[in-house]
Amino acid sequence: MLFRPNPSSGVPIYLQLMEQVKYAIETGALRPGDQLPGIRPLAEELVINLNTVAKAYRELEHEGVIELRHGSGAFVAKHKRAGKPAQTLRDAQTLVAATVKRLRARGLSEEEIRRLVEAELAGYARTGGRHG
Amino acid sequence: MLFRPNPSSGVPIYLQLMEQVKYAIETGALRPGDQLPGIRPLAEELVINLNTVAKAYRELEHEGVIELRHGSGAFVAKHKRAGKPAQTLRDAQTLVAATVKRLRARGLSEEEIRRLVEAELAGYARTGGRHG
DNA sequence: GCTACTGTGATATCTCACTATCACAGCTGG
DNA sequence: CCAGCTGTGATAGTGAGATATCACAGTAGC
Repeated sequence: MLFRPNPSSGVPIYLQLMEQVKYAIETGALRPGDQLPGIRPLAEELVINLNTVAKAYRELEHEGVIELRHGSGAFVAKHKRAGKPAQTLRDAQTLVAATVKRLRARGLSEEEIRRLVEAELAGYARTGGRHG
Repeated sequence: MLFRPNPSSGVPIYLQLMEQVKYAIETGALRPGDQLPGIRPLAEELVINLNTVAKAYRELEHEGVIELRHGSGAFVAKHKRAGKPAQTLRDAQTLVAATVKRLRARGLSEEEIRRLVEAELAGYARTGGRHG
């Protein structure tokens, strides 16, 4: 269990935290009923403010991803997760891992990789049709 | 030549614009000496403020990516670009395009794809060792 | 009940991204 | 020269994200 939001990525820290928690749950690293780190300890570990973690947790609860029990802590919700099966996510993770590895082997930086993905998601590269 | 920053992605618009310009240059869509859209026309087309485009251009010039000629316009710098050869970027683009296509075929949303990539870049998935 | 943990709530302050306007300055073509 | 394009600069206001601090409230264990 290790969360690592990147303060200089432009994306708000609390959003990154939310996504990382979701990611951990979807890939099975966190299972329904599991307890999440406390707000204060986590904030200290990540060297960010207590309020920022609290905001992320609150939003996650609002989305039904986790459950907050006052006085006890934060726990992964027991939602049936009608979404993708865990295996799909794991397959996707493997695929992405392989691609990123190959990109890195070609010497591409994180920023360049991000840019490529963003461009592709934006439907950018489609102008060329077959991309070279 | 079409730039499309996403105002609701969390990433600052001017940063997205910068990256898209860089991307266009690195992939060859924009070549050294080419003129970029004027600040005002582009701002109007993207429905964003003039200052936002100006900031992106200014930063790009500061990075040596483009050249601003007062009264004439913005042009792609003639930098020798000691970085990656265009072919490397094009190969990478093809690879990313294929991966994204496969992920989409599996039903993954843009957000999920982004999360997977970010997690991988963060060195996240390595806990599992070989990713499945 | 006290203590130590948990989450909750409110306030004030700072910074940054974005917007809206205004004015100024360099280039180009009639 | 002048009109119309270009980039430049300054100002002010709004909103969001993050911080620092404070106080309050529920839970568990002694």
